[in-house]
Amino acid sequence: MVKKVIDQSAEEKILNAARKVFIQKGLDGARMQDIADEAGINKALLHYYFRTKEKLFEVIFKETAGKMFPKFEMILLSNDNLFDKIRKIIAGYLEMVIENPYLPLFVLNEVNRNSNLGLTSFFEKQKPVFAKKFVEAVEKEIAAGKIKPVSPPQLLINMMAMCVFPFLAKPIISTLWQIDELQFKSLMEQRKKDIADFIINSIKK
Amino acid sequence: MVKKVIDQSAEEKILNAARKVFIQKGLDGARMQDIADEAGINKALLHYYFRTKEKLFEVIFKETAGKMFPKFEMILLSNDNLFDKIRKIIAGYLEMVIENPYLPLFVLNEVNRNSNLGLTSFFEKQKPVFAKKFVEAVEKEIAAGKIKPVSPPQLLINMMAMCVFPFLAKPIISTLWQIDELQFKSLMEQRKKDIADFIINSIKK
DNA sequence: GTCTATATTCAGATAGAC
DNA sequence: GTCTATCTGAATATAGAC
Repeated sequence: MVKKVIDQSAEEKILNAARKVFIQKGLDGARMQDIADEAGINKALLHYYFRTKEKLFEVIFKETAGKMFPKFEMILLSNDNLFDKIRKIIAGYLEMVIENPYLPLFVLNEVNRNSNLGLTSFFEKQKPVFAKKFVEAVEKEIAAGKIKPVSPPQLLINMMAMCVFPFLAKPIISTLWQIDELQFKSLMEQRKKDIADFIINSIKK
Repeated sequence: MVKKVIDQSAEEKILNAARKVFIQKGLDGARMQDIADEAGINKALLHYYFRTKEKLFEVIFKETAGKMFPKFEMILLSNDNLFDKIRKIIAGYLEMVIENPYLPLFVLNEVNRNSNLGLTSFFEKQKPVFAKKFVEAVEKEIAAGKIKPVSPPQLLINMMAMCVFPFLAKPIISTLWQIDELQFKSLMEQRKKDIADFIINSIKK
Protein backbone atom coordinates (compact mmCIF):
# COMPACT_ATOMS: atom_id res chain seq x y z
CA MET A 1 0.00 0.00 0.00
CA VAL A 2 1.33 3.38 -0.97
CA LYS A 3 1.98 5.70 1.92
CA LYS A 4 0.24 9.03 1.78
CA VAL A 5 2.60 11.92 2.06
CA ILE A 6 0.17 14.79 1.93
CA ASP A 7 -1.73 14.28 5.15
CA GLN A 8 -0.13 12.78 8.22
CA SER A 9 -0.93 9.46 9.78
CA ALA A 10 -2.88 9.52 13.02
CA GLU A 11 0.25 8.75 14.95
CA GLU A 12 2.09 11.69 13.42
CA LYS A 13 -0.83 14.00 14.07
CA ILE A 14 -0.82 12.91 17.70
CA LEU A 15 2.89 13.41 18.09
CA ASN A 16 2.79 16.86 16.57
CA ALA A 17 -0.12 17.85 18.77
CA ALA A 18 1.44 16.36 21.88
CA ARG A 19 4.70 18.15 21.24
CA LYS A 20 2.95 21.46 20.99
CA VAL A 21 0.74 21.01 24.04
CA PHE A 22 3.29 19.40 26.35
CA ILE A 23 5.96 21.95 25.55
CA GLN A 24 3.59 24.79 26.23
CA LYS A 25 1.87 23.45 29.34
CA GLY A 26 4.14 20.80 30.81
CA LEU A 27 3.16 17.31 31.88
CA ASP A 28 0.86 18.38 34.71
CA GLY A 29 -0.72 21.25 32.86
CA ALA A 30 -1.42 19.40 29.63
CA ARG A 31 -4.79 17.67 29.08
CA MET A 32 -5.28 14.65 26.90
CA GLN A 33 -8.35 16.43 25.55
CA ASP A 34 -6.19 19.40 24.52
CA ILE A 35 -3.92 17.10 22.60
CA ALA A 36 -6.80 15.30 20.94
CA ASP A 37 -8.37 18.60 19.91
CA GLU A 38 -5.08 19.90 18.57
CA ALA A 39 -4.63 16.69 16.59
CA GLY A 40 -8.21 16.76 15.32
CA ILE A 41 -8.98 13.29 16.66
CA ASN A 42 -10.47 11.98 19.87
CA LYS A 43 -9.08 11.02 23.24
CA ALA A 44 -9.57 7.29 22.84
CA LEU A 45 -7.16 7.22 19.96
CA LEU A 46 -4.41 8.73 22.05
CA HIS A 47 -4.66 5.78 24.37
CA TYR A 48 -4.90 3.36 21.52
CA TYR A 49 -1.52 4.53 20.22
CA PHE A 50 0.33 5.45 23.40
CA ARG A 51 -1.48 3.70 26.23
CA THR A 52 -1.00 6.39 28.88
CA LYS A 53 -0.34 10.10 29.17
CA GLU A 54 3.04 9.43 30.81
CA LYS A 55 4.19 7.18 27.96
CA LEU A 56 3.22 9.76 25.38
CA PHE A 57 5.02 12.42 27.35
CA GLU A 58 8.11 10.31 27.57
CA VAL A 59 8.26 9.96 23.80
CA ILE A 60 8.03 13.71 23.37
CA PHE A 61 10.51 14.44 26.09
CA LYS A 62 13.21 12.12 24.84
CA GLU A 63 12.86 13.40 21.32
CA THR A 64 12.99 16.99 22.56
CA ALA A 65 15.86 16.60 25.00
CA GLY A 66 17.96 15.32 22.15
CA LYS A 67 17.84 18.74 20.56
CA MET A 68 19.38 20.36 23.60
CA PHE A 69 22.68 18.59 23.22
CA PRO A 70 23.38 19.10 19.56
CA LYS A 71 26.28 17.70 17.69
CA PHE A 72 29.06 19.58 19.37
CA GLU A 73 31.52 16.74 19.08
CA MET A 74 32.07 17.60 15.44
CA ILE A 75 33.00 21.16 16.31
CA LEU A 76 35.16 20.09 19.22
CA LEU A 77 37.02 17.66 17.01
CA SER A 78 37.63 20.24 14.31
CA ASN A 79 40.92 22.01 13.66
CA ASP A 80 39.56 25.39 14.68
CA ASN A 81 41.25 27.18 17.54
CA LEU A 82 39.34 27.39 20.82
CA PHE A 83 37.88 30.80 20.14
CA ASP A 84 36.40 29.70 16.85
CA LYS A 85 35.07 26.56 18.47
CA ILE A 86 33.38 28.67 21.12
CA ARG A 87 31.92 30.97 18.49
CA LYS A 88 30.51 28.06 16.56
CA ILE A 89 29.08 26.30 19.58
CA ILE A 90 27.37 29.45 20.78
CA ALA A 91 26.02 30.40 17.37
CA GLY A 92 24.67 26.91 16.78
CA TYR A 93 23.14 26.64 20.20
CA LEU A 94 21.54 30.06 20.18
CA GLU A 95 20.18 29.36 16.72
CA MET A 96 18.48 26.28 18.06
CA VAL A 97 16.99 28.11 21.02
CA ILE A 98 15.76 30.97 18.86
CA GLU A 99 13.90 28.43 16.75
CA ASN A 100 12.59 26.54 19.79
CA PRO A 101 12.09 29.16 22.45
CA TYR A 102 9.86 27.05 24.70
CA LEU A 103 12.22 24.14 24.75
CA PRO A 104 14.54 25.15 27.58
CA LEU A 105 11.86 25.64 30.22
CA PHE A 106 10.21 22.40 29.18
CA VAL A 107 13.38 20.37 29.51
CA LEU A 108 14.52 22.04 32.71
CA ASN A 109 11.17 21.37 34.34
CA GLU A 110 11.25 17.71 33.54
CA VAL A 111 14.87 17.36 34.52
CA ASN A 112 14.09 18.86 37.92
CA ARG A 113 11.21 16.48 38.52
CA ASN A 114 11.58 13.97 41.32
CA SER A 115 10.21 10.97 39.52
CA ASN A 116 12.76 10.93 36.76
CA LEU A 117 11.86 9.32 33.45
CA GLY A 118 15.27 7.76 33.08
CA LEU A 119 16.69 10.88 31.56
CA THR A 120 19.59 10.85 33.93
CA SER A 121 20.72 7.95 31.83
CA PHE A 122 20.05 10.06 28.79
CA PHE A 123 22.50 12.73 29.86
CA GLU A 124 24.95 10.18 31.11
CA LYS A 125 25.32 8.87 27.61
CA GLN A 126 26.31 12.35 26.40
CA LYS A 127 28.64 13.07 29.26
CA PRO A 128 31.85 11.18 28.56
CA VAL A 129 32.09 12.22 24.95
CA PHE A 130 31.23 15.86 25.23
CA ALA A 131 32.51 16.94 28.63
CA LYS A 132 35.86 15.26 28.17
CA LYS A 133 36.54 16.83 24.80
CA PHE A 134 35.55 20.23 26.07
CA VAL A 135 37.86 19.98 29.07
CA GLU A 136 40.70 18.86 26.83
CA ALA A 137 40.24 21.74 24.44
CA VAL A 138 40.21 24.31 27.21
CA GLU A 139 43.11 22.87 29.18
CA LYS A 140 45.26 22.69 26.11
CA GLU A 141 44.88 26.42 25.56
CA ILE A 142 45.56 27.15 29.20
CA ALA A 143 48.72 25.06 29.09
CA ALA A 144 49.78 26.88 25.95
CA GLY A 145 49.34 30.18 27.75
CA LYS A 146 46.72 31.37 25.28
CA ILE A 147 43.94 31.96 27.80
CA LYS A 148 43.61 32.63 31.48
CA PRO A 149 43.33 29.62 33.78
CA VAL A 150 39.57 29.17 33.85
CA SER A 151 37.62 26.22 35.20
CA PRO A 152 36.18 24.34 32.20
CA PRO A 153 32.92 23.44 33.96
CA GLN A 154 32.38 27.05 34.97
CA LEU A 155 33.11 28.19 31.44
CA LEU A 156 30.64 25.74 29.95
CA ILE A 157 27.98 26.70 32.49
CA ASN A 158 28.46 30.34 31.56
CA MET A 159 28.15 29.64 27.86
CA MET A 160 24.96 27.67 28.26
CA ALA A 161 23.57 30.17 30.75
CA MET A 162 23.95 33.09 28.42
CA CYS A 163 22.38 31.26 25.50
CA VAL A 164 19.41 29.82 27.36
CA PHE A 165 18.51 32.19 30.15
CA PRO A 166 17.07 35.08 28.16
CA PHE A 167 14.42 32.76 26.76
CA LEU A 168 13.46 31.56 30.21
CA ALA A 169 13.20 35.12 31.44
CA LYS A 170 11.69 36.59 28.30
CA PRO A 171 8.55 37.96 29.98
CA ILE A 172 10.64 39.63 32.66
CA ILE A 173 13.10 41.08 30.16
CA SER A 174 10.34 42.34 27.87
CA THR A 175 8.63 44.10 30.72
CA LEU A 176 11.77 45.48 32.31
CA TRP A 177 13.05 47.04 29.11
CA GLN A 178 9.65 47.75 27.59
CA ILE A 179 10.30 45.93 24.35
CA ASP A 180 7.97 44.06 22.02
CA GLU A 181 8.27 40.71 20.28
CA LEU A 182 10.26 42.09 17.38
CA GLN A 183 12.71 44.00 19.50
CA PHE A 184 13.24 40.97 21.67
CA LYS A 185 14.06 38.91 18.64
CA SER A 186 16.59 41.39 17.37
CA LEU A 187 18.13 41.52 20.84
CA MET A 188 18.59 37.77 20.64
CA GLU A 189 20.03 37.91 17.16
CA GLN A 190 22.48 40.51 18.36
CA ARG A 191 23.50 38.13 21.16
CA LYS A 192 24.95 35.62 18.73
CA LYS A 193 27.93 37.89 18.35
CA ASP A 194 27.75 39.60 21.74
CA ILE A 195 27.93 36.45 23.81
CA ALA A 196 30.89 35.02 21.96
CA ASP A 197 32.74 38.34 22.26
CA PHE A 198 31.80 38.54 25.89
CA ILE A 199 33.18 35.10 26.64
CA ILE A 200 36.32 35.47 24.61
CA ASN A 201 37.11 38.92 26.00
CA SER A 202 36.81 37.48 29.42
CA ILE A 203 39.20 34.54 29.03
CA LYS A 204 41.79 35.76 26.53
CA LYS A 205 45.12 36.89 27.86
CA MET B 1 -5.69 37.25 74.64
CA VAL B 2 -1.95 36.63 74.57
CA LYS B 3 -0.60 35.51 71.25
CA LYS B 4 1.29 32.26 71.30
CA VAL B 5 4.74 32.60 69.84
CA ILE B 6 5.90 29.04 70.18
CA ASP B 7 3.57 27.35 67.71
CA GLN B 8 2.27 29.06 64.64
CA SER B 9 -1.25 30.07 63.90
CA ALA B 10 -3.15 27.93 61.44
CA GLU B 11 -2.76 30.57 58.80
CA GLU B 12 1.01 30.64 59.23
CA LYS B 13 1.19 26.86 59.12
CA ILE B 14 -0.75 26.88 55.90
CA LEU B 15 1.42 29.54 54.32
CA ASN B 16 4.61 27.74 55.26
CA ALA B 17 3.29 24.47 53.93
CA ALA B 18 1.96 26.04 50.75
CA ARG B 19 5.24 27.77 50.10
CA LYS B 20 7.10 24.50 50.36
CA VAL B 21 4.72 22.46 48.23
CA PHE B 22 4.03 25.05 45.52
CA ILE B 23 7.69 25.88 45.07
CA GLN B 24 8.58 22.24 44.71
CA LYS B 25 5.70 21.11 42.52
CA GLY B 26 4.31 24.21 40.88
CA LEU B 27 0.67 25.24 40.67
CA ASP B 28 -0.47 22.32 38.53
CA GLY B 29 1.57 19.68 40.32
CA ALA B 30 0.67 20.72 43.85
CA ARG B 31 -2.25 19.08 45.65
CA MET B 32 -4.32 20.75 48.32
CA GLN B 33 -4.04 17.49 50.24
CA ASP B 34 -0.24 17.72 50.13
CA ILE B 35 -0.39 21.19 51.59
CA ALA B 36 -2.83 20.15 54.29
CA ASP B 37 -0.64 17.18 55.24
CA GLU B 38 2.46 19.32 55.30
CA ALA B 39 0.70 21.84 57.53
CA GLY B 40 -0.71 19.13 59.77
CA ILE B 41 -4.29 20.24 59.30
CA ASN B 42 -7.04 19.27 56.91
CA LYS B 43 -8.11 20.37 53.48
CA ALA B 44 -11.26 22.15 54.56
CA LEU B 45 -9.24 24.64 56.55
CA LEU B 46 -7.25 25.65 53.51
CA HIS B 47 -10.43 26.74 51.84
CA TYR B 48 -11.66 28.40 54.98
CA TYR B 49 -8.62 30.67 54.98
CA PHE B 50 -7.86 31.12 51.31
CA ARG B 51 -11.03 30.20 49.46
CA THR B 52 -9.40 28.59 46.40
CA LYS B 53 -6.15 26.97 45.39
CA GLU B 54 -5.45 29.78 42.93
CA LYS B 55 -5.85 32.47 45.58
CA LEU B 56 -3.49 30.64 47.92
CA PHE B 57 -1.00 30.25 45.12
CA GLU B 58 -1.19 33.91 44.29
CA VAL B 59 -0.30 34.85 47.86
CA ILE B 60 2.75 32.60 47.78
CA PHE B 61 3.83 33.72 44.36
CA LYS B 62 3.72 37.44 45.06
CA GLU B 63 5.60 36.99 48.29
CA THR B 64 8.20 34.84 46.54
CA ALA B 65 8.65 36.96 43.45
CA GLY B 66 9.57 39.86 45.72
CA LYS B 67 12.72 38.04 46.71
CA MET B 68 13.94 37.86 43.13
CA PHE B 69 14.36 41.60 42.78
CA PRO B 70 16.24 42.42 45.93
CA LYS B 71 17.18 45.86 47.06
CA PHE B 72 19.67 46.72 44.37
CA GLU B 73 18.78 50.37 44.35
CA MET B 74 20.83 50.85 47.48
CA ILE B 75 23.91 49.42 45.83
CA LEU B 76 23.32 51.29 42.60
CA LEU B 77 23.00 54.56 44.51
CA SER B 78 26.19 53.98 46.47
CA ASN B 79 29.50 55.69 45.83
CA ASP B 80 31.18 52.46 44.77
CA ASN B 81 32.65 52.34 41.30
CA LEU B 82 30.85 50.19 38.75
CA PHE B 83 33.02 47.13 39.28
CA ASP B 84 32.34 47.11 43.00
CA LYS B 85 28.65 47.60 42.35
CA ILE B 86 28.69 44.63 40.03
CA ARG B 87 30.54 42.53 42.59
CA LYS B 88 28.03 43.39 45.27
CA ILE B 89 24.99 42.80 43.13
CA ILE B 90 26.26 39.42 42.02
CA ALA B 91 27.33 38.31 45.48
CA GLY B 92 24.01 39.34 46.98
CA TYR B 93 22.00 37.76 44.25
CA LEU B 94 23.90 34.51 44.23
CA GLU B 95 23.63 34.37 48.01
CA MET B 96 19.87 34.57 47.72
CA VAL B 97 19.71 31.86 45.08
CA ILE B 98 21.99 29.55 47.04
CA GLU B 99 19.61 29.85 49.98
CA ASN B 100 16.51 29.43 47.80
CA PRO B 101 17.57 27.09 45.02
CA TYR B 102 14.04 26.18 43.90
CA LEU B 103 12.91 29.75 43.62
CA PRO B 104 14.11 30.57 40.10
CA LEU B 105 12.33 27.73 38.33
CA PHE B 106 9.18 28.42 40.30
CA VAL B 107 9.11 32.10 39.39
CA LEU B 108 10.09 31.55 35.76
CA ASN B 109 7.34 29.00 35.32
CA GLU B 110 4.66 31.29 36.61
CA VAL B 111 5.99 34.24 34.67
CA ASN B 112 5.79 32.21 31.48
CA ARG B 113 2.20 31.17 32.10
CA ASN B 114 -0.42 32.51 29.75
CA SER B 115 -3.02 33.42 32.32
CA ASN B 116 -0.90 35.89 34.18
CA LEU B 117 -1.71 36.60 37.81
CA GLY B 118 -1.10 40.29 37.39
CA LEU B 119 2.59 39.92 37.90
CA THR B 120 3.39 41.91 34.82
CA SER B 121 2.28 44.82 36.91
CA PHE B 122 4.51 43.54 39.66
CA PHE B 123 7.61 43.77 37.52
CA GLU B 124 6.51 47.02 36.00
CA LYS B 125 6.68 48.64 39.39
CA GLN B 126 10.33 47.65 39.72
CA LYS B 127 11.30 48.64 36.21
CA PRO B 128 11.69 52.39 36.18
CA VAL B 129 13.72 52.55 39.37
CA PHE B 130 16.08 49.71 38.77
CA ALA B 131 16.62 49.54 35.03
CA LYS B 132 17.16 53.27 34.74
CA LYS B 133 19.77 53.44 37.47
CA PHE B 134 21.60 50.48 36.03
CA VAL B 135 21.72 52.00 32.56
CA GLU B 136 22.97 55.27 33.99
CA ALA B 137 25.75 53.61 35.95
CA VAL B 138 26.95 51.66 32.93
CA GLU B 139 26.72 54.50 30.44
CA LYS B 140 28.60 56.80 32.75
CA GLU B 141 31.56 54.43 32.76
CA ILE B 142 31.43 53.98 29.03
CA ALA B 143 31.44 57.73 28.51
CA ALA B 144 34.38 58.03 30.87
CA GLY B 145 36.24 55.48 28.80
CA LYS B 146 36.58 53.09 31.71
CA ILE B 147 34.84 50.13 30.07
CA LYS B 148 34.11 48.90 26.61
CA PRO B 149 30.87 50.05 24.99
CA VAL B 150 28.52 47.29 26.11
CA SER B 151 24.75 47.23 25.89
CA PRO B 152 23.39 47.63 29.44
CA PRO B 153 20.46 45.26 28.89
CA GLN B 154 22.76 42.59 27.55
CA LEU B 155 25.10 43.07 30.47
CA LEU B 156 22.30 42.73 32.98
CA ILE B 157 20.93 39.66 31.25
CA ASN B 158 24.36 38.10 31.41
CA MET B 159 24.74 38.80 35.10
CA MET B 160 21.37 37.34 35.97
CA ALA B 161 21.91 34.39 33.66
CA MET B 162 25.14 33.35 35.28
CA CYS B 163 23.71 33.61 38.78
CA VAL B 164 20.46 31.80 38.14
CA PHE B 165 21.06 29.28 35.41
CA PRO B 166 23.22 26.75 37.27
CA PHE B 167 20.40 26.20 39.74
CA LEU B 168 17.93 25.60 36.96
CA ALA B 169 20.27 23.12 35.32
CA LYS B 170 21.58 21.55 38.49
CA PRO B 171 20.56 17.98 37.61
CA ILE B 172 22.20 18.27 34.21
CA ILE B 173 25.36 19.79 35.61
CA SER B 174 25.62 17.21 38.38
CA THR B 175 25.27 14.37 35.92
CA LEU B 176 27.54 15.85 33.28
CA TRP B 177 30.41 16.46 35.69
CA GLN B 178 29.66 13.58 38.01
CA ILE B 179 29.50 15.64 41.16
CA ASP B 180 27.49 15.22 44.34
CA GLU B 181 25.47 17.68 46.40
CA LEU B 182 28.48 18.92 48.33
CA GLN B 183 30.65 19.45 45.30
CA PHE B 184 27.86 21.30 43.58
CA LYS B 185 27.53 23.61 46.52
CA SER B 186 31.22 24.41 46.57
CA LEU B 187 31.12 25.02 42.82
CA MET B 188 28.38 27.59 43.45
CA GLU B 189 30.29 29.21 46.30
CA GLN B 190 33.28 29.49 44.02
CA ARG B 191 31.10 31.24 41.47
CA LYS B 192 30.54 34.24 43.70
CA LYS B 193 34.03 35.37 42.83
CA ASP B 194 34.30 33.69 39.42
CA ILE B 195 31.27 35.34 37.90
CA ALA B 196 32.22 38.82 38.99
CA ASP B 197 35.74 38.32 37.63
CA PHE B 198 34.33 36.89 34.47
CA ILE B 199 32.08 39.87 33.89
CA ILE B 200 34.63 42.47 34.80
CA ASN B 201 37.39 40.89 32.73
CA SER B 202 35.05 40.97 29.82
CA ILE B 203 34.08 44.64 29.93
CA LYS B 204 37.15 46.41 31.31
CA LYS B 205 39.40 48.19 28.90
C1' DG C 1 -11.94 27.71 63.94
C1' DT C 2 -11.55 23.06 63.05
C1' DC C 3 -13.15 18.84 61.90
C1' DT C 4 -15.75 14.71 59.06
C1' DA C 5 -18.42 13.64 55.46
C1' DT C 6 -20.06 14.64 51.00
C1' DA C 7 -20.96 16.96 46.74
C1' DT C 8 -19.14 18.16 42.23
C1' DT C 9 -16.32 18.48 38.61
C1' DC C 10 -12.85 16.92 35.79
C1' DA C 11 -9.50 14.04 33.56
C1' DG C 12 -7.38 9.62 32.45
C1' DA C 13 -8.59 5.33 30.86
C1' DT C 14 -11.61 1.53 28.96
C1' DA C 15 -15.64 -1.00 26.51
C1' DG C 16 -17.65 -1.94 22.64
C1' DA C 17 -19.99 -0.60 18.15
C1' DC C 18 -18.69 0.26 13.49
C1' DG D 1 -8.26 2.13 13.26
C1' DT D 2 -11.53 5.30 14.79
C1' DC D 3 -15.43 6.61 17.03
C1' DT D 4 -19.21 7.42 21.12
C1' DA D 5 -20.36 6.44 25.51
C1' DT D 6 -19.06 5.28 29.97
C1' DC D 7 -16.36 4.00 34.05
C1' DT D 8 -13.29 5.16 37.73
C1' DG D 9 -10.49 7.68 40.48
C1' DA D 10 -8.84 11.86 41.95
C1' DA D 11 -8.94 16.61 43.31
C1' DT D 12 -11.28 20.97 44.40
C1' DA D 13 -14.67 22.68 46.98
C1' DT D 14 -18.72 22.88 50.25
C1' DA D 15 -22.14 21.53 54.13
C1' DG D 16 -22.80 21.04 58.49
C1' DA D 17 -21.64 19.10 63.19
C1' DC D 18 -18.89 20.33 67.14
